[in-house]
Amino acid sequence: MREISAPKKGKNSNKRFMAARKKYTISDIARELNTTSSTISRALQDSPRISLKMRKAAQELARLHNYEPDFRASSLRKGNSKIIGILVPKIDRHFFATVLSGIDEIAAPAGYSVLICQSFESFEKEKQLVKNLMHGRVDGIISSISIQTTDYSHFEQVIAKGLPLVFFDRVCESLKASKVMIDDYQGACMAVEHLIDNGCRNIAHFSGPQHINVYRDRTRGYFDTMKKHGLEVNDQLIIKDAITRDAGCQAMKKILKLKNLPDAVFSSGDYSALGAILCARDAGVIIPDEMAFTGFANEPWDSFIDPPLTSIDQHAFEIGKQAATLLLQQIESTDSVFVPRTLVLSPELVIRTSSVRKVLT
Amino acid sequence: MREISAPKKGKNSNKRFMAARKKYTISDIARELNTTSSTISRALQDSPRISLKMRKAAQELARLHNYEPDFRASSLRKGNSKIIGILVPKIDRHFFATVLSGIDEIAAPAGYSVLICQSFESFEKEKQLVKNLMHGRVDGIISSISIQTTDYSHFEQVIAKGLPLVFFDRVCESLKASKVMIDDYQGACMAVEHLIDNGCRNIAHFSGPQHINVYRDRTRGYFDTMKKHGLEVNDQLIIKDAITRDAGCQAMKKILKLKNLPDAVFSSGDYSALGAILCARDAGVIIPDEMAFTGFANEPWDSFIDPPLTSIDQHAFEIGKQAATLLLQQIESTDSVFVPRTLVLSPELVIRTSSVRKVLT
DNA sequence: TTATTTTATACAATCGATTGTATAATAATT
DNA sequence: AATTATTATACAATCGATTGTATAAAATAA
Repeated sequence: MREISAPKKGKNSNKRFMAARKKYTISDIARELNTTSSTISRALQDSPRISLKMRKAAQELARLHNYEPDFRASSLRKGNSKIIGILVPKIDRHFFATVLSGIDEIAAPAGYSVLICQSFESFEKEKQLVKNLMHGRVDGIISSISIQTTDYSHFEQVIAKGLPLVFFDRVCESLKASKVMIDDYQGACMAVEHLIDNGCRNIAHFSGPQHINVYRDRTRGYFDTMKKHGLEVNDQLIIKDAITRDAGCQAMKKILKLKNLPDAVFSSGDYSALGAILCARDAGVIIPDEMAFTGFANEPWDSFIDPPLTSIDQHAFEIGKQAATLLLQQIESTDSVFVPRTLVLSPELVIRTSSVRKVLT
Repeated sequence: MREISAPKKGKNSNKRFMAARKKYTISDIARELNTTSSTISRALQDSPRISLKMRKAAQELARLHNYEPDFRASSLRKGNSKIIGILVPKIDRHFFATVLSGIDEIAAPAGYSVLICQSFESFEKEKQLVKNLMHGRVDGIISSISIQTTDYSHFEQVIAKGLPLVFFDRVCESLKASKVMIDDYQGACMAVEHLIDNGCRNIAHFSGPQHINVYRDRTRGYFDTMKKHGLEVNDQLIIKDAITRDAGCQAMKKILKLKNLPDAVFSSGDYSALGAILCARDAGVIIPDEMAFTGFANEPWDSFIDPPLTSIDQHAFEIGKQAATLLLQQIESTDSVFVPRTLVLSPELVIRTSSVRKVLT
């Protein structure tokens, strides 16, 4: 790393004088117009209680000085912040980033900004962040819980304080909060069904931590679909906690040592599917004919890896939009009671080469 | 999409009573202890001006009631918000998401939260968001400008207000603000140099809008390196505004119609490189032997596409850390003058199959 | 015991905008 | 002209925490 020293055009030309500048406030406008701040406040809101002349004058002056009301002051008085807090495990995962875009799509036009916090999958950090979001900082919270989280008391406090809360994807099922998710069970069924349609019978399954609803549901979908088709499940082919690329690779290595190789892998994540594919390919396995693969998440790179990976799309953008909509409804509702809602979106099977076989019937 | 109706356990069991609950404030504690809010405020800050007995009592009561100071009130009084505003084109791009993680890495432990805004590459939206961030909402801004932005008056206002501002990646060179970027020129030189090392002589170049510093610098690096090696540049092989996958594909289609095909493509983005690769591969071009490719950005999928794509890593995480560090320094500085700094990180060439040829010398 | 210092707390102003109520100045009504 | 209604603005309280100054009480010194 290097530092560019700014070119010296003249004396102090690159220095900037810091804001000794005092804030220009509503009372400054009032002073200039020989009136009081209350009048100006109303004038700027175009209140009919103020004469047209005064309104024009105040607005003109405000424009001239580039005046905007101070957020802290007005939100203290009005009791809201026009900020939504978002708490997710990690922002650089495509799924979460996309959900966020969906949230923004609804929140921004409604005049809400978005405060984003990352738990980095840490329970402690999540707890601390929730606490931090609580006291007047945000008008509501949208969250997907960290993978470590099994105790939900911090979220219970949010609810107890009456702060609107919406969960998405990784939700806490026992809490009385709105939730938006996709039907992970159905997604898993679709994937496995598809593999079976393509002639696979001995299907391996990679999943994630079973205390997280999404992984549990996907695994359940796998078992149920296998059962439905009368297919036997080989315990050695069920690998839990394989959701990273590396874990997928390790899992495949283990599997390749078995005498009875599976003819397909249904993975609860695209990264582990990828790891497994690369590992299998290296070992000379022909994909999809000897072994078919389906992932879960429909990562953007699924379509251009070799072979392109069949996956389940989670409609992340839509999840974000729905979550934001529910939250804003709750924030802006004047009802004294609130009935939490649970929305379940249908996932979509995106079929690509990794799973399409010439069926040998 | 469907909605799950909550199971009815009993009367109103799924309803939640909204916060009629009044806020528990510092004065409530004061009342309970027969003292005033100023005493409690000091007690909670462990001020030596308050007796130990009172401090203990106040802290105990605060803990009991789960009291935390109201953010709006304390930030109004203290004149800060402990929030950093981030303004980026789009959060679901891996580069930006990673920079953000880097920022968070520095900001969070320093007690700052992060307010994220997306301009969606729109100048109007960017202007509006900057305005929105200005009046007491944040203590400083970190931004990468939108692709449409050529007028910087909104940022000038930020500087004029004395609000700390740091640019990264896509910076505005003329403004007196700190900047953090990678050496795009050097990155381009490295990529082209590498292609030449691999025997390429007739190198095409895809780039982006030339009013953006990063694309301009990459293109300059390309031209200079070609010149340095005495290689001729064919105007038909220079495609500006090709930074999406689709544009890359279109550009490649055009190129494939030429009589004199290039033996390499240096693209200023990985997505356009990908589009070009897929298109070329479809047309039967052998990569890298007939045509080598290098991209720019080192997207996470670079390593697992076919063939793996050589690219330039931008050290996004480090950029974020540096930008946050500069910003926090500026926020917390008590100096009356501020000298903007410009940090330039070295990019890194990540060599993969797409560009490594058996050199035919 | 009185004067002086120390200690602990109360009082009051402040941050900047908002909003209910009061009042002065007009205008309309009888 | 006197009374009422209307209009425009001023006054003051408020949101909740922070912080400088004043004051009462206790402790020390004279």
